[in-house]
Parts: sequence; C-alpha cells; structure tokens
Amino acid sequence: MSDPLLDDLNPQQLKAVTAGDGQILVLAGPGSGKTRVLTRRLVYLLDRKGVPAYDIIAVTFTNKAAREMEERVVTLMHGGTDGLWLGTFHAMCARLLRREAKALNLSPNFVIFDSDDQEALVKRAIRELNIDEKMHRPAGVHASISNAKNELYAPADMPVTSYRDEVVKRVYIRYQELLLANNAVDFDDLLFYATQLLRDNPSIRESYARRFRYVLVDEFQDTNLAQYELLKQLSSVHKNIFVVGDEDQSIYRWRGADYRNVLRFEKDFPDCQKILLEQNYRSTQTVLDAARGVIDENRNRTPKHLFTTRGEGSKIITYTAPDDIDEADFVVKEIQKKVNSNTAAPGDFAVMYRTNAQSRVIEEAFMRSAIPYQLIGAQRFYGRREVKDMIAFLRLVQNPDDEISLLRVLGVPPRGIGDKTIANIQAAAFKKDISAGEVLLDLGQKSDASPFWALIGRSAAIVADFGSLLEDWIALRDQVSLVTLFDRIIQDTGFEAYINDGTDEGADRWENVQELRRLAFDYQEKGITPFLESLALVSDQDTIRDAELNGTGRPARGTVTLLTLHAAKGLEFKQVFIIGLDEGLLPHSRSRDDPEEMAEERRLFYVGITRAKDQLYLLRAERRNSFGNWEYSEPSRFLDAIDPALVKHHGRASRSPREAQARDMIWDSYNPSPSRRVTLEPAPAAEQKYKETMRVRSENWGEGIVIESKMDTDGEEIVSVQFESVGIKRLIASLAKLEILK
DNA sequence: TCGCCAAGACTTTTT
DNA sequence: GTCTTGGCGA
Repeated sequence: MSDPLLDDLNPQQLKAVTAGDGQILVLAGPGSGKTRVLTRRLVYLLDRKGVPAYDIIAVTFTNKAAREMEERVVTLMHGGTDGLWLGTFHAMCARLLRREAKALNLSPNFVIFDSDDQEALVKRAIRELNIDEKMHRPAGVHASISNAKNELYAPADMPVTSYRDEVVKRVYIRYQELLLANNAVDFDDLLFYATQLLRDNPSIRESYARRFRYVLVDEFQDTNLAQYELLKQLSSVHKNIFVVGDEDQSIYRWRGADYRNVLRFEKDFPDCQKILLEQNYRSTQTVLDAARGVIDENRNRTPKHLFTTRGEGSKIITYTAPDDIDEADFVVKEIQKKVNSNTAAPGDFAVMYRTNAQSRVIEEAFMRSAIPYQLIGAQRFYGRREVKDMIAFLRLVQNPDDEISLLRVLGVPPRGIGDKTIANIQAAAFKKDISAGEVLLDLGQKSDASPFWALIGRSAAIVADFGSLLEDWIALRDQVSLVTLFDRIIQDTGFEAYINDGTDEGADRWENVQELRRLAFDYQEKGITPFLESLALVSDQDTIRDAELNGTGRPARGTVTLLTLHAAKGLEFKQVFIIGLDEGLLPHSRSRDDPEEMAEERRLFYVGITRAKDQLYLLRAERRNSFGNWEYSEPSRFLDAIDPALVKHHGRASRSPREAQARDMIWDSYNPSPSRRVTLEPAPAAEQKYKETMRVRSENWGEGIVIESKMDTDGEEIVSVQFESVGIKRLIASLAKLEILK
C-alpha cells in the first residue's frame, strides 16, 4: 500500500519522522532533507497520531523556513491546522508576551525596536550618563548588552569583571529603563522576557507546558542560552521535544548561539534518541568531498559520513583574479556565457561572500551586464529612509510612547520643529512624568488651553497641529483599514510631494513607499500590530524572491542571487560562486587569534560549499580596493583542505610574475602535507574492493550504497553501507559476502 | 530651523 | 572611495 507521507523517505528519515514520544535529536547534514523530516513529523503527529494542532509548537529561525513548512503542511494535511503555533523564535515569543503582557511591565501594544532604534537608544543612554562615545561606541556597547541578555542576565545581575563591563552595565540599566518608557522591546528582550516569564510564573509555565504536548525545533545548533531555556520550559511537562540541527552549520556564535547546546541536550536528556541523516540529496560527490575535506579539520563534532547517489559531477572551478574587479567580471562573464548558450538560467546561480562590502564590486559588474540579479540583505529595502519614516509614523500611531519614532517623524516633512522645540517637549514630558507622545496628544486636543502650550514656546502651534494629526490617526486606527490609514498619513503630511521631488531618486523613493503600501495590503485583516511586528522581524532571507512563475506556468528564468555566506544557510543553488577566498577575508582577520572563531569561519565556508548542487566555483583576488588603496592577500588556508584532484584551475590572470609563481605553487603543484591529507586520501588501493557510492547487495539486508570503505590496521577492509532496509551497517568485507551491483 | 559642507568613520556575520 | 555625522551660516 502506498503512503505518500512516508514512502519516499529513506530509513533514517523514516525513523525520525515516526519516532515515538520523548526527546529526539536529529543531526542532519546539509541537503539531507532536514526540512522535509520536520514537516513530515509535524504531519505525522497531526494526521497519524491524531494530535490536535493546538497541542503543537514548531519553531524556526526565519520566517521563510516557517512559511515553507506551513505551506507544505497545509498541502499534506487533510484536516486543519488551527491553533498550531508555527513561527520563528522571535515571533512566537512576541505572541507569548502580548498574551501575557500584564504579567510583565509591558502593555500589549508594545513595539519591537529594530537594530537602528536599539542603537539610537543605547546612544541616548550613553549621552545621558556622560560616557565618552568615542571610547565606548554605541554599537559595541549594544553588542555587549545583547550578549548579556542572551546569557539571561538582567541589568542588575550582569557580572562585572572589568571597567568596560561596569560601563556596559550602567548603560544596560539605563537602556532598559528607556525601553520600558518607550513601551518597546528589542530583539533580545523577546527571548529574555519570554524565558523570564515562564521561569518566574509557575502557573503560566504550567499552562503552556501542559498545552504544548509536542515541541519541534529547526536549526537547533543556532539556539542561544535563552532559546535553550525557553525550549526546556515549554517542554517541561510532556518532555516531547524533537530538535533538528547540524553542529557543522553553526555560524552564529557571535550572536550567542552555542552549538554545544546539542551536547547539552544529550546531557539534559540522557534517554534521548539520536538519529543521523547522512544521505545528501543535493550535491554531487565532488562538492561533498570538498566540503568534507574542509570540515574534517574541525574537532569537537559528531562525525558524519555524507554520501550521495548523484555521482561524481563536474570538477570545482577555481580562479585567481588579479584584482577584485576582475574577480567580479569573471563571475558575470561565466554566468553570461552559460545563460547565452541556454545551458543555465540566471536563477540557477548564487554569488556568496564573507562581508557585505564585497557585494558592491559584484553588483557593479552585474549592472554593466544584462543579467538580472537580486542582492539579499544589508537592509536593502527596510533600511531606506522613506520606508523607515513611514514605518515610524505607523509605529507612533500604534504606540505614542515610542519616542524614537516620534523624534524621527516630528520633522518629516520639515515643519519648523527644531532642536530647541524638541528639547522643550522632552522637558515638559519629564516634568509631568509622561511620554513626549502624550504631550503632543494633549496639545493636539486642547491647543492653547493645554498646560504644555506655554512650555513649548514659539512653535507650540505647529507642535499642536502635529499632535492633532496624530490624534486623528489614532482614532482612525481601529476604524479604517491599514491601507486607508497609510494613505491618510501620506495625505495629511504631504509625504508624497516631500519625497517625490521630480528627480529620478525621488521617483525611486516614492516607488519604495508604494511597495510598503503593497505589503500592508496583506495585513488588511490582521491589522497594524501584526504588520509592524512582521516588519520588525523580517530577516534578510525572507526577502529572497524565488523564481516566480511567469504567465505560461513555466518557471521564470529568475535572477542571480547575491548574498553573504551567513544568509545562504538553508538555501541551495545549482551553481555557486564563493568569492574572496583570501586570508583575512575568509577566514576573516577578526578570527585569526581565536581557534573557536577560526573553526566557525571554517563552518561558514562549509555552509557555502554545501549550497551547491552541481557546480562550485571558488574565487579569489590577489589584491582588492579597500578605502581607496590596494591591499594584497594570500590565498585562504581553507583551500589547502580541498583535494587538488577535485579542482580544475581556470586560466591564469596574474600580473606580476612573482605572484603568479606563488599562486601556481598553491594551485598547480601544491602537494599537501601528509597530516593534512589523511582524511581525503583513499586507503591503499591494493586490496580494497569497495568504493563510495557503489551499489551492493547483502544476503541479510538487501541492497544498499557504500558510504565509506577503508582498510584497517589488520588489512581488513571495513565497509559502511547504507541499506535501504536497516540503515547504516559497518561490515568487515571479507565476512559480509557483499555482491557488487552495476 | 534647515540645508550645505567638511571631517571622520567605515568592513564581519543578523533575528 | 563613499556614506554618515556634526558644525556652521543663511
């Protein structure tokens, strides 16, 4: 009998999907069908085990992942999914906090500050405390505060071991007060408050932990301490927790993520079931071999034996460009060539780099060509001034206490409110211990009868006008649709005439506002709060446009995707270019002195390599332009870990003979040292009968695929075979009577 | 109050 | 080399 839910799963996947209750740890290599397993598990619980959707919570890191899961679940399911909690950590926490706001010091209409707002607020705290901004950069202090929150330290509890800590702590305390006064939370607060809420309120914890009989988690290796605690609390009653992750793809250490949570999980739940997914459905053997060479140099990991049935595939193409401009040209020309000859479409390609700064040169090269491309990240859309302004208006309507937004839009468009007036408003607010927004609203209501009128001074009338506009909008908030409110704000402020000033840039800016308006359309029903929340929590990945369908129903040719290695996680492309394989860039110079960070750089490269399905390109440039002068670099050390036999070096483009010689040594005649090569070198070939990817049949277990074979010290050949029936078995070849199938 | 200009920073990755 | 920030003049 056929079963569409389970039939196409391999033995390991099946084991994971149909595992019983308890704690399940799935370690899933790249391309091993991680999302598929998670999705099927969810449907398995709902559809086969009859678990009500209401009893399940499933958490991901990006909205994109959550959306994909939801779409697939809906297609696979016959019943409904009402009541299911499915979303990102941050979104789930926001939901929890809005429901339980009264148990915290927040009102349910709190806003979520984005990173710019957070930094602005830190800056303000620093200034209030008369701390030297040059010595203690707001961005740096904010990063330290963020770390403290991820480690679950409340402001008062933050440990101090240095003078800098002391400064950070003082700022942290003030920053947190300011957030509360703004009725706002930052990204870390969402996790921090949620964890705190559950920890300190047994009855609330009980009710959620009782409700969520099943907890499912994606990208578990990227959880930080706060997230780990949260998961433990949510699953504290039923203890049915199913996590999927891969230590080798942990690349967010700097954000508090700790892949050792995988080890912690095994320690906290000694009875947990551990399942390895090792069959890769994405890449060619060549790509996997390169990836393995790179990652095998990291220690402290669960060894995995990734294998594929996709065959060897084409060699990795490497190219050393004389400079970064030529590096970019090579990428564009190569893509152009394949697109023109119809062997590939733009949507097949991705270009990946370590730092956002590298995207510029690449982008310029694409602009000179006719190839469509999309650049992911770096706040391309939401970071635009006109977009942020419109969002700030909406945020102010949602929450008049949001002073950051208030200050942002008070002079947009310019209406005669300057520093002096702003200071007066703030002073008036301080005097009455209310927010600046409330001062405005009072002025809007009572005009010159307001007690604040005299305090504001000359521009009181202008401020009162703005206050009454704000009051109108707030009144409209719950009566008209989101888009109507949006249009009304534009109309009342003359926003269009202000930004669309007749120049090309003006038209561009107006187009961005229209784009935001289109996004608002999707939230007509849900309203302003979910809209703003979704805007605050978009990740770069969420902005990726997949190749849309065109009118004919066939996939459009798509666009080349330009993105950082970080943003590439979880994605796949037929052809991948990784550029900037230079010492100092990948690995980044900031990681040079810390082995842990170096290991993370390596994982980052590993993530990049394993995005490729068919063809991988590795590029570097001998010199690149930074701040207006040339900087030279050596090839990345990570390249040494890739077996030269997997690589085809493309042309030579070196300018100076000396450099060319150095490069040739690395690429053409480089002979890796034995210690480095040990993991890649096949065992002595003499008696070895079986090789990776061979199909074999055993009397006991039927057909399978050889995933590894090596000679042990006794001269016995040890073969690991992935059997269709029972999964992976390690066998002694001479005893196992394996038949090789062609 | 606002726009212009010069000085300085900027480059790690982001929910 | 370019973008942001802060200071100054109109």
